[in-house]
Amino acid sequence: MKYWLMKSEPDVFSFTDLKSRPNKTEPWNGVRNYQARNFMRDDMQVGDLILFYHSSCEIPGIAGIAKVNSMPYPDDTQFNKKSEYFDPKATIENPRWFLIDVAFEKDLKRHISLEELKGFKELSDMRLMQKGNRLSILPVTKKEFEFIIKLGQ
DNA sequence: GCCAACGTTGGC
DNA sequence: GCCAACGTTGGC
Repeated sequence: MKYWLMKSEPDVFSFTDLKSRPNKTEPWNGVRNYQARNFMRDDMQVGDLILFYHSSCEIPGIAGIAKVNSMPYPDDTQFNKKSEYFDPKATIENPRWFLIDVAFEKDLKRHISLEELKGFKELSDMRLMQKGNRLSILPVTKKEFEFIIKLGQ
């Protein structure tokens, strides 16, 4: 069992949007960064837990808990010429981009802001805290994950 | 809207 | 294979 943090802009797709999906699950398409892809393709396992993070919004922070809900498979949008995520170099035989499905796991009692997280020395090594970090998918340690869960209970 | 960080692209 | 130019991310 591994732990992750996945960023999403709430104006585009929020934790509430995930929870509102018919099966409370969503293909995490549109990732076009190799490191983030590799995490999904190579390291994630069904059942891994995810801190669902809201970025580029008024109060960036952890919005809820999700989970990895599928094995990795090719991101359909790379083959779709009409998609903003279309990749002319990807083929069905040799897909370049992979994703997993993300599903709602549980609510936290409150949103935990980035500002608050920054105040805990227990979390000072989190990659999220490091300046210039732009990766949309980050590994989280068990300790960090459990510490944050406690804050939200 | 600004700007630092940093990944990607493409000419050489 | 180097590296300048460019584009994107994301907090502020």
